[in-house]
Amino acid sequence: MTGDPEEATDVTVEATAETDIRARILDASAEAFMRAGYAGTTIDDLAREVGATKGLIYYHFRSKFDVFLAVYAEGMARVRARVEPWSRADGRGAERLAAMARAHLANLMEDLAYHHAIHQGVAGTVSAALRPRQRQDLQELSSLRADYEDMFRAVLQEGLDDGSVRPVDPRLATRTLLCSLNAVDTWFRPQADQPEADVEALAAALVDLVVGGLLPATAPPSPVRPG
Amino acid sequence: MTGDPEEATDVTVEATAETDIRARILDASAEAFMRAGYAGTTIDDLAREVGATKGLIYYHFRSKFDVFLAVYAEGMARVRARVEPWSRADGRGAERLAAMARAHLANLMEDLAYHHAIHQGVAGTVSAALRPRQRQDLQELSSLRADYEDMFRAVLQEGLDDGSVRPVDPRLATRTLLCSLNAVDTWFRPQADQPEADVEALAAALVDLVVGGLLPATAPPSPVRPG
DNA sequence: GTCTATAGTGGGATAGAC
DNA sequence: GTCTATCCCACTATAGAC
Repeated sequence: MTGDPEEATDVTVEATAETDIRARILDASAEAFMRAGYAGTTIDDLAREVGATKGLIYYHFRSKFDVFLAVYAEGMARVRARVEPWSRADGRGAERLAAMARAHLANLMEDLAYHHAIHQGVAGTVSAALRPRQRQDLQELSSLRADYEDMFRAVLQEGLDDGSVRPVDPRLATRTLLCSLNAVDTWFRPQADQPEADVEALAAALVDLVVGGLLPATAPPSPVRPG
Repeated sequence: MTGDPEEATDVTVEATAETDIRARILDASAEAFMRAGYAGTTIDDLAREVGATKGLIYYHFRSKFDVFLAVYAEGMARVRARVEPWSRADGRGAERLAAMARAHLANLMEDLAYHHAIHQGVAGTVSAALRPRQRQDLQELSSLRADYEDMFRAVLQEGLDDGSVRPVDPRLATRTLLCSLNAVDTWFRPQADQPEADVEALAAALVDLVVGGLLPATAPPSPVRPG
């Protein structure tokens, strides 16, 4: 289970100038938010990163917070698109879970800035003083996030059912699994001279660690202790 | 291994009015930072939480950032004091690691607000525009944090040596372990009517999950269990 | 020690030129 | 569509009364 479980139908999306500039703003914003955090980033920072001025940002987005929401949504859409096919692949629960974790990590390392933004959003650091509409938008995104987690939990549950996952609490295990994967964005920073193989090895090791910890173990609890 | 590995010598600290008010400010600040984040919290918020005004805060601390640093330092000191004794207890590596994880979680749930603040500090969300001196202070605290992680890694390494931990990369495993534990502060909120036993059960389940995943597995993928 | 008043400024948001 | 100019508020930090 290493290739792609399904070919993406190559729909040629009409890349209008509008979608193009929006995309560039989102990329730049994600990058800026990662560097200085949401609160520590000014609209001027975003504009400078795009190579434009404030006015441009406000032409395309109503507020700084709306930019954040769009970054969040885009990041979630990307990771989901990459992971979801694996949840419907062949194989036992644990194997599919490992494949999903690999895909999640691959996307995380690729779209590191977007994940960092999502992380902040979930942490709630952002929600200082929000208008009702914005609060509701954030709520909707949170439910996207919850759906994403549900997808993992469902597969983990299948692993419990088919015996490929040792008996654990599915909610807690899923949460912990995702947190372990996501924590990578706090310490992983791509190095210019780092060979692709190293990054893949890191991802493989982490998947092995976290999913491997869920495999059934018959080892005795070993209360030997010569205390 | 459930009791306390060593009695704390009951040094009677002279609680001057000074240390008292400082402590109250720190508690209130940690609480406020958890609610709205560092950037989203104003000095007025802190003051209101203490039941005083801005002037008081600035009498005891040079700046808002200094308050944050003090919260960070206090939180680290508390969790370290609670966990460190277990690292020197009797038993094999895996058992001590589990005891440390339990102690860490117990403190986390107790001093939730402090942990939340530390979490933000590590994430770097705070370091928007710092003066050189403040940047250095934050650096020092980061090294406290690194030392704390080293303590866990050393015990995990002993577990590798004595065979109580399955072969994993110690750096990666330690990081992941701590991240899994710390992630609790993103979703755990104490409920007023929640019995103490529930919280303990939660902690036990999590420790079992994350440390259990590090135990040696001699099992074949064990496809037992009736579908 | 704690409070009130206020100085100073950074930055989100808008209006209007081009 | 993109930029310039500017408004204005919130918030840090300080000065000085009590």
